[in-house]
Amino acid sequence: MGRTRERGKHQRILQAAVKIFAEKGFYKAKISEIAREAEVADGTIYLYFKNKDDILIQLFEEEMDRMIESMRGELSRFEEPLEKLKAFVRRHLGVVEENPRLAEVIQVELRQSNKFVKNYTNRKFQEYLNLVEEIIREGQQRGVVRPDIEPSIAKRAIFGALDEMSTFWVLSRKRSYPAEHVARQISEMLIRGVIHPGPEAGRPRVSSNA
Amino acid sequence: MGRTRERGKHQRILQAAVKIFAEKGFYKAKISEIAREAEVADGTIYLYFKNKDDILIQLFEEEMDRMIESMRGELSRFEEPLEKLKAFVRRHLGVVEENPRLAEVIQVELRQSNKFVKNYTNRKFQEYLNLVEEIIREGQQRGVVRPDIEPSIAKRAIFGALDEMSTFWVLSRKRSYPAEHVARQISEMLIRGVIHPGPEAGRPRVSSNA
Amino acid sequence: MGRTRERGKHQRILQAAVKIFAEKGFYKAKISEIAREAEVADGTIYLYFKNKDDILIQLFEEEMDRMIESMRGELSRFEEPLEKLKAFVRRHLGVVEENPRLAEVIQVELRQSNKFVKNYTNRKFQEYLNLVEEIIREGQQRGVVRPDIEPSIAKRAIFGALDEMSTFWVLSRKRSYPAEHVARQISEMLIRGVIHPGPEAGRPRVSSNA
Amino acid sequence: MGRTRERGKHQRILQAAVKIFAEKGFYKAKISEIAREAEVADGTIYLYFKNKDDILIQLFEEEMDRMIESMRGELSRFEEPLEKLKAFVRRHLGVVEENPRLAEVIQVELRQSNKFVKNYTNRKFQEYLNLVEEIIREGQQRGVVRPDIEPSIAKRAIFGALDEMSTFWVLSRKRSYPAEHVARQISEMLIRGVIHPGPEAGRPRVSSNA
DNA sequence: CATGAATGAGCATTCATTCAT
DNA sequence: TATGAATGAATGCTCATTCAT
Repeated sequence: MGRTRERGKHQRILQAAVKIFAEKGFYKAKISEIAREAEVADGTIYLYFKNKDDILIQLFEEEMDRMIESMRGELSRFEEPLEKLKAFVRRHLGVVEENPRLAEVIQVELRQSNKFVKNYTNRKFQEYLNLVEEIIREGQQRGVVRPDIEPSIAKRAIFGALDEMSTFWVLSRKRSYPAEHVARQISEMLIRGVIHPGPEAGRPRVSSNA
Repeated sequence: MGRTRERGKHQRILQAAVKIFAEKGFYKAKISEIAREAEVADGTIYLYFKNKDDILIQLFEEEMDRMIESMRGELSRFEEPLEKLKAFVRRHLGVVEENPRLAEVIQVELRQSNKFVKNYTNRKFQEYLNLVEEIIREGQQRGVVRPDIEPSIAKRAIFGALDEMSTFWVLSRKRSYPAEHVARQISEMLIRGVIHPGPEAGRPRVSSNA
Repeated sequence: MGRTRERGKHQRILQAAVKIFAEKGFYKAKISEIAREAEVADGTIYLYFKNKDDILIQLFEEEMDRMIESMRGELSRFEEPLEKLKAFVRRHLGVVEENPRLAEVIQVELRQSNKFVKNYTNRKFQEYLNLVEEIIREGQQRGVVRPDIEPSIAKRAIFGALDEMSTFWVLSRKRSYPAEHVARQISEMLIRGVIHPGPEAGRPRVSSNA
Repeated sequence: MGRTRERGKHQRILQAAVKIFAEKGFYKAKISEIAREAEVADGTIYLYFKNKDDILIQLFEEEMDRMIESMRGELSRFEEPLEKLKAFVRRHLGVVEENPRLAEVIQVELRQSNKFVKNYTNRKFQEYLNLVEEIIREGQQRGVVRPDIEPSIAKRAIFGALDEMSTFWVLSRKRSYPAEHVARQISEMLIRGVIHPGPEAGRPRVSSNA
């Protein structure tokens, strides 16, 4: 009855929650359903989670941690800020494509977090957003991003564009275009919107595969 | 007990619903609270709305109709597609700024619509989005928008950028930047991302106040 | 659906509660059982009572009010403090005999009130007890009750003697002796314990039917 | 892991139970709390007690045994029935004063025993009460207690008087009067209520310190 | 049309008890 | 003996909806 079993149960419950939340939405999801899906007793859930809200919170925090870490790894592969931005877009949409249910829960359900969990300030989400902000700032320092762009506005605009696309995918459950194509389109738009029209003629320097 | 009075009740209930939904969220909002706010009896609500879901639906549809109409009027003032795009951004953010509670309900609560109202396909929202799609297409026809941009992707990216900004405003309840400033920033980014780098030198033709 | 009906439901619920509480005890009594007994829906109970505790409280307060009023009426029929004391004993035991279930709830369940209803100080019960205290004081003023008796101790001793007898009846459900006989016995004991052995020879003046 | 240790656990659990039952009441007391207080595992409790009810029963029986034995010892020190009665009163109130939590559990919680433990007839309590009955009978045989007093009624009246006083102490947690003073007052009242007003002048022979 | 008292299905959470270790 | 993780039955209370007036 040791640590290993606990971890296993904790994870099984979270996975079950993702599935049920994605199917029914947070409010219509029943604890007993999650329990059944996780193959544990109802009461067992309360050994690992304070209450129903807590399941959603923990779910979000764990997944965001994973996402942030994975994204950091990806971004570190690139030197150029604009390449980083492309990578961010590609990766974000890639994750959504591979894990649509998780994406759904995070997008749709967590919008409600401010409502049902008073005082839950969404640090993980901020952290994720700030990855974009940093890219923009770095781009400005290097002179490849227009200096008149407000990074804190840009990060939201960029994230919003990606997220809306994801929402569409997730809710419509039809992928009109492959993720890669969408990623390229959005990268182009966003990068063009952001690049610095320097005195040199060379722009658009956005690499041809972007 | 004539037409006006009846209409009045319908409206009063919708207004009350906006307030309560914005405060508590759809699921935590109680019909009795809405009734009290609207100064009608609980049962009266069911003379005007099929059920609780229907309040949200009607609310959304009426407001979107209003929004679409008003947006159409605004857009008709401009000839140039890129000016229209700027106008769209300006107006959208302006409405959110003026009517944050309504914006909150529409953004946050309606994301759940697919969940709780099976088979509710969001035509009004599509219609609104298509205003952007039309602008993009028109821009492509006139050669001011890059032809390789997928209008159905662009409309979502553009709307997403705006909506994320609104969500931030609405949930954080602090307006770090005035709407106008944000509108200008986002317009710039989006338009630059979309304009056609034609052979003529004239670009960026984005007018200086954009 | 007017006032009358409401009163009726309120009363029906209280009567049902007396029955169920007496049968099962407060904690084992289920709201749904009380509702069934009262022939109302579960939810209806919450239109009249804040929660389960509140049923017990209201039950107690209403019955004590009735008891206090009825006892006041009875006591006013007598002039002599010792006669009043006898009347108190007779009436108390009489009520218990006539209404054993109610007596059971009040005795057994209300002992727990201090536990489960924080800050519920039992004013009604105090008021009832004070009827005895007043009799004792009056007796002392008139010189028929020994002056060295502490009225606030005597009231508890007297009430305790009666209450233990009631508890016995109530819990054993067998009436080894008729109430009247017990009342006479207890009256005698209590009154003899309390009367003033004045210089006049005439005592015990306890009337022969006591 | 010998006998002593085992006994120790049994005792530790009972002591913990007294504490928790007194604080929360039987129904609100949790096994896990008792276990924590006793510094044993939850499951361990079930090695010593059949179930939660059984803890209360065993608690009651052990304590009543102790009380009865101790009371027998005390009573044997006196020859005179009326002195025995005074001793009973004194000792009973003394125990309550010294061990209020235990008194609370026994008084308040055990009233419910008939409810929650079907078929639990309270032999120990009967035995304790019968100590009083014997005193009364003996007094009647010796001619110091009025012969028209029903011993089985008197025992309850006397116990009731003591118990109500205890309940008051225990629930109010304030000791308006010291136990000794109360004991003297109650002894006087009860004894006067019970003594035989024989033809010989010498009574009330209640000794002056009573 | 309007009311609001009444309904009763629905559900998160608790906690006594078990049992594999 | 001792443990404590796991169980799952049990229930107070809420609130959308109805319908007699």
